[in-house]
Amino acid sequence: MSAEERRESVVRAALIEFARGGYHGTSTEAIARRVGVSQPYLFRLFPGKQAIFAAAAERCVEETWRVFDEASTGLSGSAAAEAMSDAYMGLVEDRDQLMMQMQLYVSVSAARAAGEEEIGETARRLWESLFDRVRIRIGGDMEDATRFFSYGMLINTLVALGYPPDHRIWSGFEGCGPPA
Amino acid sequence: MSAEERRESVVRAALIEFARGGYHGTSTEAIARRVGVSQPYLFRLFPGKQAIFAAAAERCVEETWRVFDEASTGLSGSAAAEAMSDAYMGLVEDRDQLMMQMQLYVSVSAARAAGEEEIGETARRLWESLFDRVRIRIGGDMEDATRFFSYGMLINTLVALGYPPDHRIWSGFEGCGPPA
DNA sequence: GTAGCTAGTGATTGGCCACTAACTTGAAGG
DNA sequence: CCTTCAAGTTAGTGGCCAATCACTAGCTAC
Repeated sequence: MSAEERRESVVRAALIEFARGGYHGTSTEAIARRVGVSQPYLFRLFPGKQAIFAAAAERCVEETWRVFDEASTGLSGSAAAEAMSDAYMGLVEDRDQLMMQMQLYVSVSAARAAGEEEIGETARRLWESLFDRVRIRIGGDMEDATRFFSYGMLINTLVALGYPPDHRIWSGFEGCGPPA
Repeated sequence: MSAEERRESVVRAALIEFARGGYHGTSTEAIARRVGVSQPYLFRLFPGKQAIFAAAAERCVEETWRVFDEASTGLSGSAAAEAMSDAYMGLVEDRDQLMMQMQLYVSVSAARAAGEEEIGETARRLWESLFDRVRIRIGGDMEDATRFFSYGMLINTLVALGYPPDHRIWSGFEGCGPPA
């Protein structure tokens, strides 16, 4: 397998492992095991653990946009918003995708506490690019986009907390696309 | 200083450190240093690191409710919602409070991945108790409460990402109590 | 066939970290 | 004065983990 293909599989494995364990809670050993490769080899494919995390984070955001884009091609305004809402609810089944988002957000604050502002800039760039693409798609209004993302963040939280889809806590979403 | 008073100061210090570094990114050494006490002594006050984290998480949620309660005593319905919204926006200045919430959410998923379901149950109990108290205060409607919390979770996210209060990304909140 | 390159491994290391054990200090009480 | 107990410390241990180093197997080109 070529190095480039290996890197690709590392990113996929890292997304899952980081999503579940967080940055500090995930060992490079665990990622390597999931890829099916020795742990030192990761450091030949990437300069360090942080670079693997960054690649997984970027992949995660790209993937989220891909889901939105696919669900709403040809649509716009509130129809696009509704389609993307439904698509996001579908992601609830794929916990890893949503949890990786959360891990990205909290890792920014950890990095800032450690004096590294760089990860924060990357994360904000990723966030704004996703935010603006969604905003344009649903009509360009800032308040609409804010409402859209706010429901998304609550969904992330409830998934993180491990609520099953039929729990009463989800019942308040009725007005904006219920879970599944 | 009595053991009980020490425990109290440990909880306060732990809330700050865990908020910034996350569970695995925070050493007991760092907490002890902030308290001004030797690291092994923490283990005489608490059975282990997890117990310290749990205490800090519980404190964080209690404190959040205290802020809501104080801001909305005597009010109800949308007036209470508005007052609590404004109060929550005030917490943006106090990043640690909001970040500790986020750390609690993601640590549930990390614990679940490690096979420990207990933290998750604690976290859901804390979440529901806060959710329901707020819901009652603003009139009891499930959809209203969901909307309220969804905006809160987006605020948490933007704070985690490190956006300053005057950034354009906040401008979509105009309709529901702007930042500061 | 051999020189060189690419994919990959095994062994190791230095540092950190949660947690333990044993000791010290100081104040209250009889 | 001596005991007791609670608060707190110093020293140490075992385990994990990111990163490095030296090495090997197989392929291609000349």
